Amino acid sequence: MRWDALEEEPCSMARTIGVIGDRWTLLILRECFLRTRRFEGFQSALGITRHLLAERLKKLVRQGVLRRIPYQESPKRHEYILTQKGLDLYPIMMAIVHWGDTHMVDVRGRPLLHQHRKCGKNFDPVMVCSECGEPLSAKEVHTHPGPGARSTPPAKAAPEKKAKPRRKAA
Amino acid sequence: MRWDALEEEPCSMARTIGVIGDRWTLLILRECFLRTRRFEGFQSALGITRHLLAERLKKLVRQGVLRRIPYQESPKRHEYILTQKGLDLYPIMMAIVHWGDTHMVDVRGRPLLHQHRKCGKNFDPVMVCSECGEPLSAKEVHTHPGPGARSTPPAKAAPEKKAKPRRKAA
DNA sequence: TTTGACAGTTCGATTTTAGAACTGTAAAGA
DNA sequence: TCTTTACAGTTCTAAAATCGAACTGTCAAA
Repeated sequence: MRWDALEEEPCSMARTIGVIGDRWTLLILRECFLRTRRFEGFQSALGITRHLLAERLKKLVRQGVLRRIPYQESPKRHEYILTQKGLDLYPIMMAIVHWGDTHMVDVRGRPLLHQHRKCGKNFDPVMVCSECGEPLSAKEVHTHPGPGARSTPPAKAAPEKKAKPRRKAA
Repeated sequence: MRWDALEEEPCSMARTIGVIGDRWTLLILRECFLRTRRFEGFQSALGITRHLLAERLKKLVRQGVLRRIPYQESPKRHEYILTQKGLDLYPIMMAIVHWGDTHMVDVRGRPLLHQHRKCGKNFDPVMVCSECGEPLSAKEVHTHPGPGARSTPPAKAAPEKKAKPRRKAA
């Protein structure tokens, strides 16, 4: 599987991974949400090599996640700003942060707190069902092929024969 | 920045990225949530090289995201099952899928639909504030250092001087 | 005895990434 | 005027990760 093939896959997860599914890209996006906009800003915040940074920024622009906007003529300089498509990545970012807050913090506690302007409180993000508003967990969700599924049904669920123990079981 | 250093960073996002922030790992986890459990299952579903698959599975087990459970003696065979820590990745997966559903589908529509068992409807995941229940967006959230922040305040927000246009502006 | 399923491991070739230096424009300071 | 600094990249070589394919080993079934 070549990586540009990811975006052709009939799977929204694979396609998204094709856009943001590498470590530097995710960290660059973190910086974007923390209001970093310029090449040097990203570079010094992340310690990424300039070569890779240039490449990743280009890709994010090509993909419509960032927009490259001039903020100065001669010498031409540009800022990288999140588009709406980019801003829509926020739930992914928050979900990642929240998992880290839950499972990866040390004794000192959370590095960053999030305050909701509307209600004024520090909060955790909760994922709920758009239809009934109840919190979601994997076990309560059933997936089935949609209109964009490929003929061979559920994308690529494993064939996995139903544990017919042809050998002496454990 | 070496990759094992990511998990030491005072940033829940960086730490999480250190665990799941590469393409194959994310795809392996997708398969886990689609109920794939065995080496061959992952390999044939993803087309990942066996070498990398073995390595990634080992890492996920080491990190407590998967548990390696014997399902047969002689020859010893194991299945890879999501732990609670792994199941807790569900909101991340759903957020990724949802972004793809919103921004990466072709004319044919979504490859996969999600049905909530509780209410019976196909749904989208919505991220809300744990305190007031309102949907969240980046602009409504203010971040500030928590107890686990490092001394030099907000992790690594860019120094970025306030657009003092020392040159003729655009 | 041979074949096939399964879960890996090994190894050479190819791709990516890291690290550092270099390019070019222009303002600011000596 | 000359030098330094800021900024946004590009170029180059070495090191690391990944690919692709073959190989290992156990056991059941044909």
